[in-house]
Amino acid sequence: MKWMDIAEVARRSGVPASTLRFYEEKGLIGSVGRRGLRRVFVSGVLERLSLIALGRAAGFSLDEIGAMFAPDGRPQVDRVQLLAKADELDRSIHQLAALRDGLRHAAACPAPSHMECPTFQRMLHVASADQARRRAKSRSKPG
Amino acid sequence: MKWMDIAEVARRSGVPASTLRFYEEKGLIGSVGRRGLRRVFVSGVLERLSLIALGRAAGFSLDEIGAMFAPDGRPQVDRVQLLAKADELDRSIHQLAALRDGLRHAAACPAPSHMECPTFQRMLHVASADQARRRAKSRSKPG
DNA sequence: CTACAAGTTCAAGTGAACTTGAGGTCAAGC
DNA sequence: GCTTGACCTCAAGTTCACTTGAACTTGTAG
Repeated sequence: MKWMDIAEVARRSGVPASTLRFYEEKGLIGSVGRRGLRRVFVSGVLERLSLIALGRAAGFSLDEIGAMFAPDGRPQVDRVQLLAKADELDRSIHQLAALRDGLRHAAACPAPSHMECPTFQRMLHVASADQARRRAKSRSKPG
Repeated sequence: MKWMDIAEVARRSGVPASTLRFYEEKGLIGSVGRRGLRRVFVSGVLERLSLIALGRAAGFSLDEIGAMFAPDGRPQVDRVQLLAKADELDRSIHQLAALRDGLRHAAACPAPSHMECPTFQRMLHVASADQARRRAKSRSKPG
């Protein structure tokens, strides 16, 4: 096992020390103890941080991420939930691909209005449908 | 042209009226005038909202989105910037695809530790690299 | 004409995700 | 043994993207 202080974790992960403390407080990462006052981390925390980064990039909240790998360490949600997240992600990916294509189209297309282009219209349709879905979800979830 | 009041825009777009006013204040959408005090929107605003939704889903801030389609209406940034955004998006898509695969893998794999799986490790690597890139960018940008 | 639902403004509040600042502790180097 | 600097805690501050509340106006129905 390799021991690291917070500065080394920060350096190797690219995550500021303040954020590391914040994540620890939230229970997202853990130190294996203290050396005096100072937190001692093991290399596993780097993977954990990568996982967190991944989840964040995917649009999950820290709480959601925390729920994914429960207190004992490894990914915890049941298969059904995991697959549901994957499907959700899949939809996001399609959208983002649509946006990417839309941007490339916008860059390439000399037409005065992108709104006339079927590709562009389709892209918009996908996005708003998804937005509606997300809003509906976030409203029903808290209750 | 079809005229809509704020409630209809809200209903058809799924975006709350409060958010529509907020977006208008930010200059992201515009009403074509007033009927008494009341804002009057045209159907084009729905497309605009879709575009905003799309940008948000892609992880752009409202300011960035605003910058994409300047005051005059249509997407405005120069081709280079547009293509840069598309490339950025492309990287996000790859990451998300990695996460999606990772989640599916986690759901399917009965191993006690996902960390041992090369697929999973690779996914993590991609995510943290991207995170580092994003952090570096957001620090250099404001200055 | 009155009531009222649906709109309006403007200021303040909210929640998420951090960051910053003040003041304190401790191991190491001079 | 004292200074230095990296670390600590805890509270408060910041940014983003909205939402909420209070007080006000207006078009329409009775």
